Amino acid sequence: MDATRRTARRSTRQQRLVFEAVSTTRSHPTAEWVYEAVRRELPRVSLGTIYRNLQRLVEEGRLRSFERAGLTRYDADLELHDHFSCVRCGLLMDIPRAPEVLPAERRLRARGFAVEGRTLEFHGLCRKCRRGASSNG
Amino acid sequence: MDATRRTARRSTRQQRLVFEAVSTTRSHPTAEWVYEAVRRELPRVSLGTIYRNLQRLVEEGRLRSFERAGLTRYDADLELHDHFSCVRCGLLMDIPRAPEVLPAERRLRARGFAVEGRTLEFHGLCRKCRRGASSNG
DNA sequence: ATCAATAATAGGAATCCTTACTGATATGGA
DNA sequence: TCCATATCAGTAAGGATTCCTATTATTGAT
Repeated sequence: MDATRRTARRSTRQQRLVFEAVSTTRSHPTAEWVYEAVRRELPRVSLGTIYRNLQRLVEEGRLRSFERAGLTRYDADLELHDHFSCVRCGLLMDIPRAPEVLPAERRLRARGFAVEGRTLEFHGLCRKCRRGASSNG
Repeated sequence: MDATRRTARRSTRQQRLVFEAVSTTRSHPTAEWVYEAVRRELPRVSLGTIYRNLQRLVEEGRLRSFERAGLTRYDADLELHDHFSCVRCGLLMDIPRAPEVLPAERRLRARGFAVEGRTLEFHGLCRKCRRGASSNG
């Protein structure tokens, strides 16, 4: 349509929509969720394309992925952060990461391991569920 | 066969062998691994039985489970510990957990969350892979 | 704009892990 | 022994993800 763009390097509409879907939510979406989102713009998109592009975006470092309850979830927030998950309602919340070095990491380094990163997730009851917890058991 | 045991509470040979398989290794085994191990003693055991008993043992609190690379892994070490995983060779190592309270946990509590536990995993290069890393890229 | 080369796509089949189902078997108590 | 109940082996079914192939889109050069 627009022949003036000479430098466009192999970025398809599908790829752009996949990235946009993940990066405009904070819900740590699954592939299925992304599929539904992209489908609203591009009804003929296939699930395989969603998976392939999610994979590629992770490899390129533009997304991160992690597993949870048997599903792979994706996250466009590359700022380092930890998680809190509520065991009752399933809320999965980001926690900004302070620049502290954990004692366990110091110990690993002292033993000769090259620590490159970490994943840290707390679980328990969120504020809302905590209020209902004492009365409902 | 042996009517003298009156108090045996519904513990089958299969269940015992499943627990034994997990509790005598440090390898965080998968269901498949446990299946192979139990099969050496009980060749006719079925994979469904392995899954069912692993699930039950987790519910009873005798085992823990977690996901990794699309597989569920089991662990009989109920002592709290964190993990280190080597991104090169796949080593998954336990790290004993010191009784420190992490700053992030303190912050969560201060905000009204009831923190019940955590999972913490570091990743990087183990000692062995680190030595090979500089020369092999 | 047209052409050839290359890469990505849609659609669906295949795969892998896990769970669910079913008839058979073992266990514990009366 | 006889009954009630739970677990089992075997297998079918399920769900998430990957793989395959013909088709379509994109790129660079003419």
